[in-house]
Amino acid sequence: MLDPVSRVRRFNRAVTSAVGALDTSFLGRGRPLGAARVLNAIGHGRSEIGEIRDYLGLDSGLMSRLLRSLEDEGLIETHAHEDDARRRVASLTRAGKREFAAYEDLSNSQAEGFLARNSQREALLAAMDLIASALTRDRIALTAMDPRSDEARYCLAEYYAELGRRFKQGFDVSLSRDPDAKDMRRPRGSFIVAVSDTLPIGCVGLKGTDHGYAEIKRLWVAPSARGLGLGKRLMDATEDAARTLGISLLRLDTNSALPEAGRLYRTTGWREIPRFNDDPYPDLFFEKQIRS
Amino acid sequence: MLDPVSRVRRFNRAVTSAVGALDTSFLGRGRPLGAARVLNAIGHGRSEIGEIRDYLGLDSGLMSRLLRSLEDEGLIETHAHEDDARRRVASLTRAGKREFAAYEDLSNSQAEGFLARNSQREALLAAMDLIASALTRDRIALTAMDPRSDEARYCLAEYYAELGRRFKQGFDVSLSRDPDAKDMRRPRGSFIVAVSDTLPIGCVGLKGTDHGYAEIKRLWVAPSARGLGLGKRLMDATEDAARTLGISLLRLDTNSALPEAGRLYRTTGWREIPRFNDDPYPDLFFEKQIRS
DNA sequence: CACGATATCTGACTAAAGTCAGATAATGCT
DNA sequence: AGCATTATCTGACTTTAGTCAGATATCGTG
Repeated sequence: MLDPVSRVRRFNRAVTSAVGALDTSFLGRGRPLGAARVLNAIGHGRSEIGEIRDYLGLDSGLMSRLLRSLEDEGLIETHAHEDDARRRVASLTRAGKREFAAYEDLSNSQAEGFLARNSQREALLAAMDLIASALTRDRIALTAMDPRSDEARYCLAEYYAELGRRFKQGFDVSLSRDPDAKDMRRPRGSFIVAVSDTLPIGCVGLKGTDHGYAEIKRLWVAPSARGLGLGKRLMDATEDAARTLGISLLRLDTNSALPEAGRLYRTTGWREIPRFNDDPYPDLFFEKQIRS
Repeated sequence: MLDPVSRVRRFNRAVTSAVGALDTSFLGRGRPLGAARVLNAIGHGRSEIGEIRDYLGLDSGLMSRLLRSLEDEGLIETHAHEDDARRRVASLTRAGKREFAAYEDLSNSQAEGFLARNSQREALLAAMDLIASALTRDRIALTAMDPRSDEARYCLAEYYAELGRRFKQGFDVSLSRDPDAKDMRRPRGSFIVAVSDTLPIGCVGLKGTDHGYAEIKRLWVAPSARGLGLGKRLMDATEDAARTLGISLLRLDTNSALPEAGRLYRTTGWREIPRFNDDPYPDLFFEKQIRS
């Protein structure tokens, strides 16, 4: 009863019945689950029909019929895609928006109810983040984004907060050489965010300089996503970005209070070098030559 | 993207698709999901078909047909219940046992695969326990059991381990007044175990004495089940058991290193009293008069 | 502009799940 | 023994989901 496999299976059973309950509550709006799922996918911003079909794993015939039934209900409209008239895009009508909002309310109040019924709110949320990240590890998307996007700023705020906790002396961004956002955007650099489902769970910046190398900055992986190899994936993606930008030498600085970072660098071809800047926080410096 | 409700909903989405994948793997044995579920319910020891019907939420007509199809496949046999010939009980044939074992293998290897793919094994398991307990909180069963049953001994081992961690001086059972199992069985006392699904997640003992009172011992709630009010439920159940046994005065001892326990006692009608034994570990003593 | 590829739709199916009104048989209670 | 109750089964449905072979329209490329 206490072996790991039994524990996983107990979790599966608990969650299966919870999911069933959620599905059932969705049926309360008098529409089959298939149609409700399509409506919700559209409400969540998936407009292209092919995309929805892939996302929900539906046959094209079935998809077409579900769209038709939503159209007949007056909840959606479809138009030809503006660049490619073979493709269709769907959008919610006014009534569709109301109906979508009703589903959102159902989901939200189910989630709120779950949180309200339990007192270990933060522990539960952390556990949910962890499991969700583990389950969706194959679907983590790495995307180059503006370092001033919401997603990037969320990651950076979490990153700074963590440095504050892990450095004995705390961490004050203003004392560090805060990279100019411009240096982490094309064509000088890049900023990559890892998003699982909708939650940003990691980031890394590639900062262009005028000294013949680019720097890797702000590598962060959310606690709930550690152990998934995400740090490595982010670094690999950054190296690819650097190659694309024609950069062949990379440098980075880090701190020995972050041993997992040091370990990652040492095992992925980085070479320790002497201090190359006067930032007060780092005490370890690395360099890597990348071949295009 | 970081508000609690979104995090719960992200978890729901992650888990919904994982559950779907598990269901799909069950289809691989060439049998519709409904029949597979019934077969598995029988394999897991649910023999009465009314019970299975409730558990799976099936209509009686549908249930009947699923049983018939499993019978036709030669996987189960049904007999009249020995006390009530209206009811039927189902059991697996030899072939049914083989088929059930194949489903078990599928579930187990799915669970093992999940664990193997992820490196944060212990953290994941703890998170799963926590969430499973929160989801099944309404289905936690309190059952009086022999204190030497597997379930009870599992709880006690966890309890002692936790005391060892939380007491500055550690904890050695042999130094404590280890209650005789006989004193925690009817008619002198009771031992109650809380089981969620199949996992024991809490216990409490009621130990009869010859001094005109009974003692409450070994109150333990698994870390993953804290915040669900389980301690209170266990204490209430013990008071009920005491009433049934004709006991009207209860005592207990505890330690100030376990503040949540002290808080529970103080808020549920217990009154602090002077030390009434010479056990080396406790430093707080309580008493409660219960009315029948 | 011809032609293969692509995206969606339609029609004609099947399978699975679920519903519901009786039928049948056993039981508990008076 | 009579009768309401309970547990299960059967027959006759409907709904939902899913499959598959074409039909239709558009696109990209030579």
